[in-house]
Amino acid sequence: MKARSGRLRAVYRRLFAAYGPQRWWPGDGPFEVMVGAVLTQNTAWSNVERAIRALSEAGCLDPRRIHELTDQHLAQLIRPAGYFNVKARRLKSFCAWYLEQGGRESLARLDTTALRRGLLSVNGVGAETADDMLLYAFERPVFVVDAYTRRLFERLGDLEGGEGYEAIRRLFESGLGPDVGLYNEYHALIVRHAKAVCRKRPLCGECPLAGLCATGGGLGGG
DNA sequence: ACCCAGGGTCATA
DNA sequence: TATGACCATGGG
Repeated sequence: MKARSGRLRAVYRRLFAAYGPQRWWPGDGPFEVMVGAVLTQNTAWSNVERAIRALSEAGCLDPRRIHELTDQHLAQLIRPAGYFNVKARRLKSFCAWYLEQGGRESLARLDTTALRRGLLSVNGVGAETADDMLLYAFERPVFVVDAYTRRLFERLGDLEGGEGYEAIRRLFESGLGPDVGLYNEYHALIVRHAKAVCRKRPLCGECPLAGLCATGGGLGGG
């Protein structure tokens, strides 16, 4: 995957030059990162911030407190994040598992494969949410693949379109080599870039990826 | 009024 | 394995 490596690094350099360091994950501390990872599922981050603020002001930004809340009360607190009934259940099942595993110290002793399996066993924690937690809360070298990543690299010509989550993740991880700091910034920059480009006219002249399309002389889109 | 957002689960074929 | 329905708020 050496040919990939060059392209993946070239895209990264362009994004970093255009947007600078993103300082992810926004928020405070590993547990808040994990809560945010669940709350942000298919949801704008601005809405997640309100929900986290409400949890914080209620003194409930804590696994035991969340676990003790009723579904209704928790749903009320996280209401601005959308899907509040679903996410209340997900947060509670996650906290139940988290406490049962002995908390962060205990989980941090697991190797990445075992930790990932554990996270994925929680109802409501899928591949991307688990990888958000692994990278941004546990600082493991796991590349997070989201809808923006797919869209961007399909437009750049590096993805055909039908690849599964794991295939894309392996592509990045084998192409870049294990590097927590790089993965952290790369995913954040992809999200940052997605917010910057016009969805209806992805090939705008100001695109920092102009000229990087793999299949021809075209412009790299958003 | 419409589209979208830092997904995941479950039922169905 | 692969679709589709469903979840729900807030901003553009």
